[in-house]
Amino acid sequence: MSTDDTTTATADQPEADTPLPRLGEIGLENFPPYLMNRIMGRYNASLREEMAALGLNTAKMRALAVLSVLDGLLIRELAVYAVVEQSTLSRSLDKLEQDELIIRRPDPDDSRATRIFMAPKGRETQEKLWPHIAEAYAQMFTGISAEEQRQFVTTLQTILRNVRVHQI
Amino acid sequence: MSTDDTTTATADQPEADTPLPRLGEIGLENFPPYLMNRIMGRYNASLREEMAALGLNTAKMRALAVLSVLDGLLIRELAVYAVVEQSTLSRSLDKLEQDELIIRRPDPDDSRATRIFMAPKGRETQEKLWPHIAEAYAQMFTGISAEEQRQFVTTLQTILRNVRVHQI
DNA sequence: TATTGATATTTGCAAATGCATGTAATTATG
DNA sequence: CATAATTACATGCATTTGCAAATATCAATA
Repeated sequence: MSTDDTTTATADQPEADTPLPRLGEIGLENFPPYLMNRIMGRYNASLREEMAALGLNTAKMRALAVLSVLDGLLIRELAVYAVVEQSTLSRSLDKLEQDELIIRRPDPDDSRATRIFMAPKGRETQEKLWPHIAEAYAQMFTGISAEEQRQFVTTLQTILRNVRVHQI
Repeated sequence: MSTDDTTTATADQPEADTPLPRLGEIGLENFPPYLMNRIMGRYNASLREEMAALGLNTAKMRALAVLSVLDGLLIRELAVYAVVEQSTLSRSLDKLEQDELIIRRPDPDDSRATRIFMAPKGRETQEKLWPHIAEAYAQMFTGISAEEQRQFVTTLQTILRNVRVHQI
């Protein structure tokens, strides 16, 4: 729910004088969620082959990418950062553990919890994949100035704060 | 592959004097693909309940949303716009057709092809869902000026052109 | 025009997913 | 301190997904 009902009509009670514009009026190409879905679809597709070559899928790749930055996270934290359902992540971690890419280690302070650590092979795998991720990223921003990129990231950060439900 | 190798190092041959920065150096919170994945994960999650109430999932919702703008698309075109695998879409359309939300109609000029049209119940369903989509969209941009939104959409459009492999 | 290759869509099947639930441990409350 | 509620993670099970292959049609070419 928006907390600022003075600027936008609510879903329950649209303003009578300014009816909710339809998607056709906005246009798909001007609708940010559509654009972001299309972009991320292509981004993920462009990495699929490289992931497959390393025995990874999107969930496993994201887990490794996050762990390369934040090692030793709880599984529930990793699920938030990697944007993967916890049950799905649990099974992805099974496979990553079998392949010795990560290590599950019981949390010393909470014996319900498990912390996930990158294993050497996981770090190697992430390092093999990273150039392809960086390439896909560079491809996205071809011809976009550093200043425009900075502003774009700033807006993304604001949006994430707006939609976030987890503290992390 | 980027076609502009003068501005970015390639994956195969990184420049010796400027090694590829790692994700940890960039920081997750400054990495646009990460931010976009997190944002779209939340956006989709926020709509899941409303979709379920209407018997929809993400694929079916996206198909209806696109059709509300572009009726009569070929299935392969709809798959691109909706960012859904064609085989997945084919089965989603089976269900939407069973529920009489859409109509499959053979293309008059190409008897391999099928065009998808919104049925009255599909339009109703889309109209019931749209306020929730608009609400999720408004939530995203709370506190972001119209000018910043415009610039953001412009950048998204450029990125989509950069990553797009389909002509549509 | 017969044949080869491309295109549009569907479908078989194995793997992945997500919801609901189970187990174990922690925290909160009377 | 006993008990209820919550939290962390794993798992059962039905559904969904995606790759590859099948089917049907169209387009190009010898």
